[in-house]
Amino acid sequence: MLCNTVTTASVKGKDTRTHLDREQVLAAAAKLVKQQGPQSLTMRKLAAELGTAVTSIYWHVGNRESLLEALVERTVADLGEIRPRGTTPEQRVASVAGALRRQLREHPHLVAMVHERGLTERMFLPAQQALVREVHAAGLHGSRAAGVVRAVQFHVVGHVLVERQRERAPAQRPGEEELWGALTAAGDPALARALSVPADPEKVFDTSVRALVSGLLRT
Amino acid sequence: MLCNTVTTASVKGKDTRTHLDREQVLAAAAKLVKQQGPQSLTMRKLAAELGTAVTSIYWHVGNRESLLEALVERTVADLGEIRPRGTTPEQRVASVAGALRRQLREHPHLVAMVHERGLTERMFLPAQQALVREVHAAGLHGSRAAGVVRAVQFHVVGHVLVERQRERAPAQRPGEEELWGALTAAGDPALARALSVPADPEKVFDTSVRALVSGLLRT
DNA sequence: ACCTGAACACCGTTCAAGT
DNA sequence: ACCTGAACACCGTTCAAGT
Repeated sequence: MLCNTVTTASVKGKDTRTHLDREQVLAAAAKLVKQQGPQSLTMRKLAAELGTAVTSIYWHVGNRESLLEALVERTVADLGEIRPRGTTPEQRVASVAGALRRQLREHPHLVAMVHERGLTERMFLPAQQALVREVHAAGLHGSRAAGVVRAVQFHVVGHVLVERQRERAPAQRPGEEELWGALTAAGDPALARALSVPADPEKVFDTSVRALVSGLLRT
Repeated sequence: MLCNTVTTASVKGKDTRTHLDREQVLAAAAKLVKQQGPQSLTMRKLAAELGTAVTSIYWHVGNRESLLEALVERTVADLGEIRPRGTTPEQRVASVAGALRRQLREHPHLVAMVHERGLTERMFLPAQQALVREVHAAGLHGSRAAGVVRAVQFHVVGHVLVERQRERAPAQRPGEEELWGALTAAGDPALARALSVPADPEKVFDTSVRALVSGLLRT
């Protein structure tokens, strides 16, 4: 399958016309995927970017799918640690949620790619372990603690997926303004005003995580 | 763009070789998309299914994108109402969340398709209105009420997205069992056991919605 | 008004042939 | 060991030509 020959050409030469390198292929692919998502990665575009024939790429990475797989595995391995902050258990659990969200947002397409390739559990293990420590500190154990860990994980991942969709989505029609005219607001103009402006994901995340965690940790 | 000529050929004839119909195209496309998702819909497969030339489809629906758009708009328009159940505000809000989840789960690819085409606000309006009523009944108003509505909506949509990913994902490697051996469990074997078995999305949804709503509605 | 096949510009992938 | 172009089976889409 994969020849893992790491040659000595560590300098990613453009001028120095050295041999094509598995490393170079991965780097160029990572650049394309990080910006535009995996479906924007075509072997032909990648070859053009690298200045080689399309088929050379196949020699180094096998095929498109194993290229993406290598990319995903490397990214997951390079994810930083998660350090809880704050004093109360609520604060510390919420800070783990926030850190996880930030991690995922740095790699907008990673969650889906990881899932499709079956690496989800490995990816979330560090966050889960951090959560377990804090939930233990809050006095919860056993299956109840497990339930809390999973609820937080689902919530964060779900929120990030929604956020990402919002960012990629075009302008909504009809916009929220038209939909939430005074008519639909049931005599609450302040609410109508609030709902007629696009949601601020940051705020939604804060309020929902705070509410979720306090609801979960209450005995 | 779109000729909305609804002919009299309402019988979806296979034996009766009547003219091809915009309606037939939409129906066949809906079938393919509902099962396998939009990326499985190719014009050539669709033509084969309908027994016509590929290019005939273009006459009726313009192109692939407007076909998908028509599909999405129809599905959104056909979504049922949302009726809250229960007595306490917490129960009623949670029941709206549950109903919304059920709606979305019936159309596994709808959320993403709706988003890509800018119909999100319209799609969620009924659920939002139901939520507003219940949140009002719980004594919350103005921007705080709006925050609650949005937190619930984000949470449900996010959960459904995560659920859908889990279903489509292959077997995870390494599995949860290996990861959550006694080693990583920090002296809590019951928790390790709970986390080493795949998550039950139904349960996660229940506990997280309950916690979220109670956290949100507390004054 | 509706259908058709040929043609074009894209894909991923294989393979025999080069050095 | 590494690179190459030709070829294959797929895409969506356009268009001139049919009835």
